Amino acid sequence: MDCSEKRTAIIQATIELVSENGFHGCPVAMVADRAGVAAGTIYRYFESKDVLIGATYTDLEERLQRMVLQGFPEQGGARAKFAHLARVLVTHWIASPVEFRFMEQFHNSPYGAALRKDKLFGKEKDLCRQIFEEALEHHQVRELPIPMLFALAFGPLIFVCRDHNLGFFKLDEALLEQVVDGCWNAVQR
Amino acid sequence: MDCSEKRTAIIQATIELVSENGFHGCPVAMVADRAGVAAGTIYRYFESKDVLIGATYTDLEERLQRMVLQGFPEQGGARAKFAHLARVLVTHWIASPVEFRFMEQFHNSPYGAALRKDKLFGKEKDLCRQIFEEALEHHQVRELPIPMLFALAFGPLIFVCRDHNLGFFKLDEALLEQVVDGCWNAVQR
DNA sequence: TAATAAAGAATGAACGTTCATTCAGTACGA
DNA sequence: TCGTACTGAATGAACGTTCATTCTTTATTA
Repeated sequence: MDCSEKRTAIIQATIELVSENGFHGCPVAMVADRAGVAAGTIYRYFESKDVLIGATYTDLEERLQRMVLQGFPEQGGARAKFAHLARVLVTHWIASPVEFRFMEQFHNSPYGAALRKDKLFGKEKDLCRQIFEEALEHHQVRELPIPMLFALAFGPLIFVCRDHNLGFFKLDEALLEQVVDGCWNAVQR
Repeated sequence: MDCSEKRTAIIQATIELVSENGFHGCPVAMVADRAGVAAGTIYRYFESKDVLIGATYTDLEERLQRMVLQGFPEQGGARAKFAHLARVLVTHWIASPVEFRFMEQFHNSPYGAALRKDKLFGKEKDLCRQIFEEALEHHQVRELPIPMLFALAFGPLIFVCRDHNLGFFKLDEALLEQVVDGCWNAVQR
């Protein structure tokens, strides 16, 4: 087995266990077990459990980034860009409830706030932020602080994914379009 | 010291510690310390740590319930009811970031899902649910599953409170009205 | 090519720590 | 003196992490 195969297995096990039982319900020993390696082996790939968790998140985020950029409407308006982003996110999170739950847990942990702050105010221009800055310039959305536009536009998406994954309703194409539409109505000028 | 005074102190300490450090960062010993009682005493009031956490949540929810009912526009339309609810919730969560963080942590734990399911589908008619059922009847909102209306209308509120409490922006009267307005636009027919 | 040595990866038992919970003992009012 | 409320040290289970050892692969020599 290749080196990176083991790394991948460990990360996958982490995603699954965290999503099933939360951070507290995924002891290193259990991760090792599910990944098919010994406990000690994990420390050959990751300095500590914290580092493992962080690396797992980064892995997922990069995958998402790549998916979003595929077919991204560079030439379209802010609304088209938001709709694309929303569709990709929701579709993926519904296809991979396990990844969704991991990311949710992560965002709701001490790591989460720091990361969000960076996304909102950091130097590197985040894709989501660009969309709303463009929309603000063209007076397409209410004049509100960027984080507030985020809340109005993305807040519901997270909830919708969660409730779908919990089986509270079944999200289909039509419903998704309604949600995206509703989200945009919330920020629209 | 009265019996219930001790109980109150324990619950208050739990709220503070969970909100500061999350569930994992509030050992019983620390709760006891902050509440000014011995560790063992906690077990005279609560069967286990889990029960303590649950009771703390119930306490907070009851307080909220009471605040919401005060000045509730029984006679008003769905929109007025939603606006009242939203204002009370946001105002309170901004005044008590500690309580807000506790509830957030709670909802994002194993307890959370069960509780939400009960609110959405349980026998006892939840206040939020009533509002949307009324609005659906009068064709004031899009024809979507109730949980989806929840997501669109309440999702952003949570995010706004969180970001305000993190200092990402300062929510004032005017901004709050904009948010409430935006949320309603999202569900509006 | 076969035999041997060296390097690197992987193992899992063991360690020290932390935590929820218990319980023998204390304080105090009736 | 009995009963109740409280205390905090003791307990044992669970956890993250370490490390002496074993296994696997690669390099070297004859």
